[in-house]
Amino acid sequence: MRIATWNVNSIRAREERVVDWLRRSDTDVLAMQEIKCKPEQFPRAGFEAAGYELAIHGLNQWNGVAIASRVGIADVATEFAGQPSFGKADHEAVVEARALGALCGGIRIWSIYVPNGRGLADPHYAYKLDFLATLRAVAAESAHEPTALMGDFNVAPRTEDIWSETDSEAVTHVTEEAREAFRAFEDAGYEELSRRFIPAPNTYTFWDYKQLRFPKAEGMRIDFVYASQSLATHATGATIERDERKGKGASDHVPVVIDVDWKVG
DNA sequence: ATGACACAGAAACTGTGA
Repeated sequence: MRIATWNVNSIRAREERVVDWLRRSDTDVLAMQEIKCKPEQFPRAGFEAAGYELAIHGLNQWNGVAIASRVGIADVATEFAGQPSFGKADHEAVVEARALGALCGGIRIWSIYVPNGRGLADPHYAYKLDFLATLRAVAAESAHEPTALMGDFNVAPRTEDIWSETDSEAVTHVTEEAREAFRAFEDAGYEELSRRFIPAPNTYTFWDYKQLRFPKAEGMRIDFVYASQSLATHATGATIERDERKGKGASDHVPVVIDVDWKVG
């Protein structure tokens, strides 16, 4: 089975590129983040014509997650247990559309969009750390099942995962506590699979639209696939689909793909 | 070996992203 994650930065702006890539890449399950729309606004037709079923969770123009699967999609959950809420005022706090779980071909798939953090003194940063810690705790409880937590973690775990650790726009992605919150999924029984197969430096998954960051190779590696051990033992390979960042109309992120020797069940 | 911010919604700008 081939599973993948992609922060698409608006599915309405990216439908053609995403569906075209799905067809070319022979992907069975795609976890998407930042769809930036409500379910009724999601461009379903292209996906369905390509043979995919959809699960969609979006509340407004921000965030939003979805899963496209051609190996079945069941037991859909639109948040994880204890998922933190966020709002400028306490009475405005809502559980945002940042997590979507489903059972696809016998694997528990989670499409995850971790909060950015914005700045170290911003409440959004505490929200980010809380989100990661709570997700880790929930993940620990399902570590005995074949589970994949795939998405935009908004953490550059190592020095070589970011072009400049002093980039002011990525300060919340490189702190010790953000990196520890990311690493802690290992303690919960998970392995980040893209690293096993693609350990090299300069293997980014995101490049800002601004200032020629892509052609200058100034990016970040922030999109990952954490697999429980019962799934991780079946992994056979991974790719970062760098070519999808090229040309007009690209998302600022590219797909991360994992191959698993797994019988659809 | 690539290309000089993009997106959504409200309103001709603001919020958000990283």
